[in-house]
Amino acid sequence: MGKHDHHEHHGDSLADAARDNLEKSGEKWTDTRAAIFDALAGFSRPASAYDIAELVSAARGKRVAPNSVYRILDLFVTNNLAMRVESANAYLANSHPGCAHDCIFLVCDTCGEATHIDDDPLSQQVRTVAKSQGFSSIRPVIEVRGICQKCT
Amino acid sequence: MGKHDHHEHHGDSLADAARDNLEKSGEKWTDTRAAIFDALAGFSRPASAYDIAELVSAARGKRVAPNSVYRILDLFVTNNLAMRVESANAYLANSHPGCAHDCIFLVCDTCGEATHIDDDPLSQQVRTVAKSQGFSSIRPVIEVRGICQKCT
DNA sequence: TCCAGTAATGTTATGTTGTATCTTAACACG
DNA sequence: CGTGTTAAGATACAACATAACATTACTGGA
Repeated sequence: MGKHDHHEHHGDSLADAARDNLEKSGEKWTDTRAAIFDALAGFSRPASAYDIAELVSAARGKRVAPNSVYRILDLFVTNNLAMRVESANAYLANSHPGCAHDCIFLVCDTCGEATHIDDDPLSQQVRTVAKSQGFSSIRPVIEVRGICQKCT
Repeated sequence: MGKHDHHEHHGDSLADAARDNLEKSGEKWTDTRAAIFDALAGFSRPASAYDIAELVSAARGKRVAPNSVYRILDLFVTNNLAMRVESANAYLANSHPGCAHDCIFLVCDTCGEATHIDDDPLSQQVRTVAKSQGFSSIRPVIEVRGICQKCT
């Protein structure tokens, strides 16, 4: 868990929060988007666009193409409903949508589970270092690969 | 630049240093490995296995398959001759081989150039956070995507 | 020297991830 | 209605990655 408290959503509550958030940005909460968000939130580990496409296709009995999934995942990432785990080429639902942090992902190389924590002072340092090199539009990517406690 | 000084190798000097290092680990410095290292070191930005395969194939008039390149890049990464930039699916030569740091990569989304800096206190913090979550065999991935000074 | 064993590289095949482009569907609004 | 706009589907392809197996080349001993 992070160093501060959020109301951690789950299940319908999470989907509702996501919906509110997306609509607040002037975007629509369509059926496909809802289905993709549900699928994403249902995974306990980072899910690839193909994982999601497969699941949603099965659940709806109607094929959803991976590229449609990408489009929607991008939208989610842009609006803080989801985060992309770069070192896994995969996505996670944001359990407190609309609250934008620079997340730190801990990804287990054994079981694939990922936990995410917020450490604003730490990510601020990363931003500061980048800024000192003349960078702008900064997006920190802070991840840790390793073996989680369970798998040790 | 990092917060400490290394002898920064370049050109033949770099290749020599890489060679020494690899041989010190009991690995061989073969022609193919040398060619791949040269190609990698010749790029000013993170190069994909396919980029390198293409370049080496052309330079030697003899095809080198991407998967062979992957094999050798993995070897390089394992032995600190190269680093993988996760957010770019690409590799960079290590300009001070054998000196293992947790690198921080700054990657420009516009020109694709990447600079790498060392900030051991910062990466130590990341390791500490991961350890506090029960992680072991920790490999931090600290990268920053953004726009570099030149491209602003 | 010759042979056997092993390490390195090559070949082929396939799977996964990511984009680009174009078409179609749904829907709101005058 | 017809038109404009946005979302979604279809198709194609480019890029990234791995697996299985064949071949070559080096190495150490008989």
